[in-house]
Amino acid sequence: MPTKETKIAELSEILPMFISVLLEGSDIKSEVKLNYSEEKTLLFLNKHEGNQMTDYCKKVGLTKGSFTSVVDLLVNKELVERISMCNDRRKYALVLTKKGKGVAQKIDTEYKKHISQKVAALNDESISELLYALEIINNTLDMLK
Amino acid sequence: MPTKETKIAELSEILPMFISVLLEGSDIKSEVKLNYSEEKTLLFLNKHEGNQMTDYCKKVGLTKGSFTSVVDLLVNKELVERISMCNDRRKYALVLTKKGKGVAQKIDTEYKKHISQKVAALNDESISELLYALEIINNTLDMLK
DNA sequence: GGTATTTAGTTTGAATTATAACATTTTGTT
DNA sequence: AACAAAATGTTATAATTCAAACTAAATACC
Repeated sequence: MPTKETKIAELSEILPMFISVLLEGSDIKSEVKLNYSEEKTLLFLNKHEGNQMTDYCKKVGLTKGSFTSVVDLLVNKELVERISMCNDRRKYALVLTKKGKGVAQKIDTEYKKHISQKVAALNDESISELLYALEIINNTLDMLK
Repeated sequence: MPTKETKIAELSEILPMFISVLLEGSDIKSEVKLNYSEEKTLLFLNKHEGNQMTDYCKKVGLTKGSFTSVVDLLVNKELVERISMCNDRRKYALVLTKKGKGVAQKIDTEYKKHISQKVAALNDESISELLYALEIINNTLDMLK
């Protein structure tokens, strides 16, 4: 008889597959070519800019070394700027350029449209349940970190 | 007023972070050094072996080209074997070697122990809710794919 | 039966990411 | 103040993954 914890372990193995099923077929085309990490970074920046690199790095799910490369790419494409932050000269805040804001908003719109289309395959009750499930996971995340 | 679909889109963005919080600090040490994809492949094989490569490939969440490399690594470490399958000479079934079974079971045990320790930070009610949420997502996945 | 189309898996080269060492700055301790 | 320890971000190198072209085999269609 498996414990709840064991069941959680087994079920959480399928989360990556759930993510890829949600995302598959998504073909967001913007004026500049972006990879998945660049898109995610812009999505998070679009929600709230001005945080330090480490924050976005965790959200995007990359190590800090890798995230430096992603930010370099975005800076070279003139979508993002590193600006110095508060009094701490080690820290950089990330902000969107004007061009970056436009691209970020477009990605945000397209991303939501894509997910909506995916989710449209479900009936109303399943959609409500899925939303509820994601809210629980979101709350759990806050408790765990 | 955002729709349910829009909220689902926003909340699903944090799933990768949830996964990395769940996994962080996990240091599964076995007799052979394995990367994350190799471990996941062994976990799935430990649950059910003998399927064709494409099946595991989807579960692990890699493109088929990348998955070929992962299987090569596991075969070189003598943990997995490709055996020909049914009458279709294009298909290969993956099975664990004796050594592979041992390693897979050890990883499975350690993985579940790790998740249990993580989840132990939550109270009983939150654990039940998390389990419920993951069951919903699992069911949703079946409906979506 | 023959030809096109699809499917399963591999290969190759490029893109992405991780790991570990590093420089710089801040914080803590005495 | 001085020195150790921790935090922020970068660099360099290696490992991992992707994308697209490819081989071989099965299926569909005429």
